[in-house]
Amino acid sequence: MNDAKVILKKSKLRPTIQRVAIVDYIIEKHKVHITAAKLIKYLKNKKINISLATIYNNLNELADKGILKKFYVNNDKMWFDSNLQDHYHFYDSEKDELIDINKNEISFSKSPKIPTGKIKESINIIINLKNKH
Amino acid sequence: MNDAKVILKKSKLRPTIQRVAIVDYIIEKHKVHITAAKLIKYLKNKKINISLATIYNNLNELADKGILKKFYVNNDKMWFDSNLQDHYHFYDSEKDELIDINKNEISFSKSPKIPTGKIKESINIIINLKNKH
DNA sequence: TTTTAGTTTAGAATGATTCTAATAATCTAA
DNA sequence: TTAGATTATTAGAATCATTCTAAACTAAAA
Repeated sequence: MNDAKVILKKSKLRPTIQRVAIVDYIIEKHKVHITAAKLIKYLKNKKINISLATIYNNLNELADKGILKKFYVNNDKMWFDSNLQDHYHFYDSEKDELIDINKNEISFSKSPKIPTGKIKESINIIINLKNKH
Repeated sequence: MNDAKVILKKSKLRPTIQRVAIVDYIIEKHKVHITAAKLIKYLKNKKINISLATIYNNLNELADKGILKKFYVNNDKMWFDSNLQDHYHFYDSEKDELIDINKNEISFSKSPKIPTGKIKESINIIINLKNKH
């Protein structure tokens, strides 16, 4: 049984052709930033038949199971990240591409007071890049 | 000439009824986080006739002129901010509401190295909140 | 005024994502 | 190993925020 199937089994997701292909991709690329559009393009190239609906269904399921992290960047597009560690991102709008910033590359000497009655759920930091010229 | 008209004149935007109403709102609320949907609801309440297209046209124009700052939060919705100073946000998903974090409430003791050939354009920091319970 | 340039608008178009409900694949229990 | 139950996939429709279009309108300039 290949790694993808093991991962899927652990999450109680049936190892369909489509799911295995997606998880194989995640494993192969190691740490990768995924967009529905980028993923379907890649899979079509590999001659794997899959519909957009299935791409979304599965990326969302994998996020629910904690295998991917889901978030949005400045624009209106959903991103999924296979790097599960706490980290932040550069966003290169030129290439529509994210670059990881490890947690240890940023440190805070002062953090804001959380409003009363609330707790912190997550922190998104995105540093938008443009070309030097 | 009221303040709204002065502001519009400075930006070479004609003081139409709709624009003056929007800028009046921004002035009156002082520092405010604006969404197209929230704004049209407010204006309809005040019996000011305005179409959604005009809301978007004008919010985008005001952002272009530097009177508002435009950005996206985690979901797929556009926000406009009348606080022009460098600052960050808490996002209260319960209320779909932003809360300012002044720049001096956060400080970095370590910042990540910007990728070669690029420069920093802007930094978005959003701290997502959930209810304590 | 009359002209010109800028604005508003309803409704259509767009694009990312989700939903629907029919079909297909996988799993489980005997 | 197979019937029945459960879960997945899919095409295409629906949704929702935003932008576009092109016609009607308004303000400013001449």
